[in-house]
Amino acid sequence: MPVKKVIDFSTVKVACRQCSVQQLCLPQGLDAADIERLDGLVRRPSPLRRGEYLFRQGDRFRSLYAIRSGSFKTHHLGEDGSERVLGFHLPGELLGLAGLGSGRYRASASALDTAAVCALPFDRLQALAEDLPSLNRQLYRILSRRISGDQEALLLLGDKSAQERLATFLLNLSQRFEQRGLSAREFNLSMSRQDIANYLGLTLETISRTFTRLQGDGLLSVKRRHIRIHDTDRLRSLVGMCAS
Amino acid sequence: MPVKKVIDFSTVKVACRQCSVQQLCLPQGLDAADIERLDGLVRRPSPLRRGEYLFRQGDRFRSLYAIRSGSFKTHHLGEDGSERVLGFHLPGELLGLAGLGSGRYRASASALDTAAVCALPFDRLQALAEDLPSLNRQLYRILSRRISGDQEALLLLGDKSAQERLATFLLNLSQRFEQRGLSAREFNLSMSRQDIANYLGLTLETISRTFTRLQGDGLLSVKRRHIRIHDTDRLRSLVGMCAS
DNA sequence: CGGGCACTTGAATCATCTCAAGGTTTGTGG
DNA sequence: CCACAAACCTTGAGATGATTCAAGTGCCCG
Repeated sequence: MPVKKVIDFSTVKVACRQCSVQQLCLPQGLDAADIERLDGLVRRPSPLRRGEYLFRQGDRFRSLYAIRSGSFKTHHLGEDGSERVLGFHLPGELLGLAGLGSGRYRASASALDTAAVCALPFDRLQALAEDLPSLNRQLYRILSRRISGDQEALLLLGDKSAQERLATFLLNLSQRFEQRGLSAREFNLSMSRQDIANYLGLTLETISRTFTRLQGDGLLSVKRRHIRIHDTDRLRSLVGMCAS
Repeated sequence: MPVKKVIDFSTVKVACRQCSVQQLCLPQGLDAADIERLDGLVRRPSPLRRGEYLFRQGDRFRSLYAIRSGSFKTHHLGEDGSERVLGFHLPGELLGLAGLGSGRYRASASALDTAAVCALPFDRLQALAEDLPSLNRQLYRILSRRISGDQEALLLLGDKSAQERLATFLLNLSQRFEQRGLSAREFNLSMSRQDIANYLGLTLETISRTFTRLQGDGLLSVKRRHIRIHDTDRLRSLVGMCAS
C-alpha cells in the first residue's frame, strides 16, 4: 500500500527556537533554556483564513497571541454600531495586551490574510514570568512599547493632513517590513482602502485621492494593493510639516 | 528661645499605607507587608509648581512617578517644533510608562497646578516585583490599562465631531474625579482651552464655541475653568452618535 | 489701576466628506 | 474560456464642519 506524502501542519513542530520572528517576539533576550520553557506552554492553533476572528471584543481574556505569519487588524465596535480600526499587526507582535487589565478583550482581532499564531495562556505565562526574570522584563518592555506605539498613533490622528497621515502610515509599515527582512521599498498592503481610511480617521475616497496625488508627485507607485516607494526621503519630508 | 511651629514638608512621612489614592495606585491589591516594602523604595521629591517639568522627552528613563496630588499633562514635541498633548493625569496614575521600553522618556510631563509625586526608581521596583508576585501582577494590570486608555483616546480622535469629542472628554474627566472622591458634576479644569484643543485635535476657538453651544443647550455651565454638568444623561447621549 | 493673558465671538476660507457615477480586478458558474 | 456579479477602487462635483484670521471682552496679578 503506497504511502501518500502529505504534510500535516497541525503536527509540524514550529518551536520558538527556530521561529523566524523570534527576535521580534517574546523570546527576544531569553537564553536557550528559558526559550525551551516558554515553548512548553505555547499552543499553536490551526491557521486562520482571511476574515476569520482570532478573538472578539468582549470575549473572556485567556491568552495572548503572538503572530507567526500573516497579518491582523484589531478593531473596536462602538455601542452605536460604528467600527473603528485600532491597528494593523505583523509577525512577531503580540495581540490581546489590552485585555489583560480588564479580563476581557477590548477589541476584536481578525486576520487580513492567511495567518498563523501562537497562543500563550496568560495564567501559565504569568507563572513562568514569575520564575524567569528575563521573561518578566521582556513582557514589561513589550507592554511599554505598545504604549509608545499607541501614542504615536495618537500623534498621527491629532492634527495632521490626509497626506501626512498616509505618508506616516506607509513609512511606518515600510520600517516594520524591513525589520522582518522584507523590502522596505516595495510591498503589498494586506488591508483595504476602507481599513486604512478608518484607521487614519479619513474616508476611503480621501485615501484613494491621496494615493493618486503621491503617485503623481513621483513619490511612489500604487497599483491596487502593491506599493513601491520611489523617494523615501521626500516622503519622509512630507511628514511633520505641512501647515507651512 | 521660642520654637516656631512650621511644617517641613520634606520630612513629612506620607506613607503609601495612609495615602488617599492608594486604591487607585500601585499598592492596590497588595497586603500590608508588601505595601511596607514598596514604601521602602519610594522617594518623595518636593512638590512641583504649575508649569514645572517632572521629566522631559528624551531624558534617560530611571523612575516611574505616581501622582500624589495635583495634575499633569504629558506632551510630545515633534521634530518640526509642533507640540501635541497626549494626556492629562490625575492622582493615583503612573507617569513614565512608555519610557520603560526604550530607556528614555517618550514625552514630557509638566504640572498643571501644584503637584506632588512619588518617584519609583524602576530598577528597584522591578527587583521588588520579581520578589512580590502581587506587585508584579499589579504592574501588568497598570500597563495594560494604560494601553486600553490610549486606545480609547484613539477612538476619540478617529471620526468624532468637535461636540462629541468635548462631551466624551468631560465625561471621562467627570468619572475620574468621582473615582477620587470628588464631585462628578462640578469641578475645575486644571488645563487651558489650548491644552484641551490640542489634546482633542481641534483648535482653541472650536473648543470655546463648543462650550458655548453645550451651555446654550442647557447641558452644562461653564465659567472660565469651572464646569458644572447639568444633564449627564443628555451629555452622554451626545457621545457616539452625532452624524444622524 | 493697568497690562497681559485667557477666553469668546464673528466672517471668510479650506480640507475633507458626501453623494454619485464609472472602472477594474477577482472569483464563480456555465 | 468566457460571461457575469460582487468587491474594491478611482474620480468628480457640491456640501460642510472646522480652521484661520481678526477683533473684542473679561479676569487676574502685580
